[in-house]
Amino acid sequence: MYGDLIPEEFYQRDTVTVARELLGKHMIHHLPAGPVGGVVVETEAYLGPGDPASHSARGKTKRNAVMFGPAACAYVYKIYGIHFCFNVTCDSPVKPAAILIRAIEPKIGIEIMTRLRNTDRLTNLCSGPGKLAQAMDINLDINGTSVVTGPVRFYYANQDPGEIVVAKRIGISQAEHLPLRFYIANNRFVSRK
DNA sequence: GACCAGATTGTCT
DNA sequence: GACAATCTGGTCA
Repeated sequence: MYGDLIPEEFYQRDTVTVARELLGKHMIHHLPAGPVGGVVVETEAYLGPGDPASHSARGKTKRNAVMFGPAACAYVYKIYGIHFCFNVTCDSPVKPAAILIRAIEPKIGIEIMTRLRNTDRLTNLCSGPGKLAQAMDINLDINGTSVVTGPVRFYYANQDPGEIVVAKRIGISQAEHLPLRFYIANNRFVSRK
């Protein structure tokens, strides 16, 4: 169903490049009950200093410490007290940058994910950062783990992701005009057009 | 120790 | 389209 594990070097490149190339790859969370995951169809890049929307823009703190660590690590945080957002660090140790995984196309362990999300509608399963985290059972335990050797990993796909669209980021109040959001054109699992 | 803001989602109108 | 839900970490005293 999916290809080889993506090596650490993949994440050590420019943030925008990694965010763009992550599209079409497989994201898998290896749960005790079985693997869950699917194809990445939407990402957003969060740069370091110079990008006011990024958590790392105002220096290192306990919460964003993962972003200042090595590349290829999971950065998870809770938002609005309700939802989790899953990011992958990259470009490190040069810059404290990360990529937000906003949506995936469900492929693997769909029964498990529908149970966690309490819905049967595939298009509503992982079409947003909070939904994706809930469907894949992602929480603060994942924070700081490697996406190469940890429970959540990324794999090469055997198929062409198709046309990629560049757009403005969603749900932020600063620097919202920057074209740092990427998604696969005409894919119904993308959170929003 | 108090106060505040937030990379969202589901529900109601 | 508007709004509430609900908690973690940052900031300031």
